[in-house]
Amino acid sequence: MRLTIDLTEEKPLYQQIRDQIVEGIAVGLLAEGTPLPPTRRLAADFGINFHTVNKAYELLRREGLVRLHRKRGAVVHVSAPDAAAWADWEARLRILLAEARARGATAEEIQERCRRILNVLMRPAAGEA
Amino acid sequence: MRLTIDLTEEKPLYQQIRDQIVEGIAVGLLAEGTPLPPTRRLAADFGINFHTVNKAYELLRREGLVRLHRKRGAVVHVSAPDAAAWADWEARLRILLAEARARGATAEEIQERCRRILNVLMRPAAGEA
DNA sequence: CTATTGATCTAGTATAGCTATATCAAATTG
DNA sequence: CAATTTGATATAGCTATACTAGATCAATAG
Repeated sequence: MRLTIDLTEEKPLYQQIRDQIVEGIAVGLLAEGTPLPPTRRLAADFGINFHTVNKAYELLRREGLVRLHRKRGAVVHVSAPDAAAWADWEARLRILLAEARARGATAEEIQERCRRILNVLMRPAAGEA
Repeated sequence: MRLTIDLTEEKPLYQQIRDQIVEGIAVGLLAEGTPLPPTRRLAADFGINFHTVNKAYELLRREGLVRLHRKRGAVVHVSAPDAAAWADWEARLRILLAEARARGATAEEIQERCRRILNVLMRPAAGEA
């Protein structure tokens, strides 16, 4: 799977990396057990410090999406969200949806956009890894 | 409308203020034309610096949700999002939905949660201002 | 005119993000 | 066992962001 970073983005580099891996898992490009590149190699590819990649991996570990081993490296390992994780997620979703509502979008229009995005995320993405 | 801040939150204070006002507009507690408290007064109520409230208001102005006048103060004024704003919003939504998908939630389950939150946001909240 | 309110400027502190270097520890591999 | 790979951890320095503090300016409602 192809990973990229954008130094001009306001979004932190470790967050960009984390987000792309999350999307990769969501669409199935990164299946359970798939190894991620070693932090040093990915950092070298990006031309950034390996601590930054480390931070992204550590974040993914805390979120329950990867397992980290010495020598074996980082491996995709999904664990279902607990109640607290769901509550946190819904709080963030609530703010995002409120933003659209506040600016005049109808509930139907918002739901349609959610549906379209989920459709894309559900598309089987085999052979693109 | 009741506004609060939490100093122990990781979320920046100006962002907490902004998010609550966005939600207030979304649910209809803050209708078009409603004046927001003066920055100095709100800051005093919170026990924080008025520059922080100023930052929240300025953010809301940039987002097209309030108009700022001297002496008249900040007033709710909604403007519809343009294409760029929608694209930005969808990008953020995409990451959030991907997060849930990555951790095993089905598209139906995710849509149901979106629907439930929108339901709450649509509930007319008259008389609670 | 006066008082209120946002706009702007300077400045100081604390924290976050990123980099750089170095070392440690586990575990795979030969 | 020994060597190598890989994440884990520690220190330090730099820049940007978040927040505070105090002062001043400018529009404008009354």
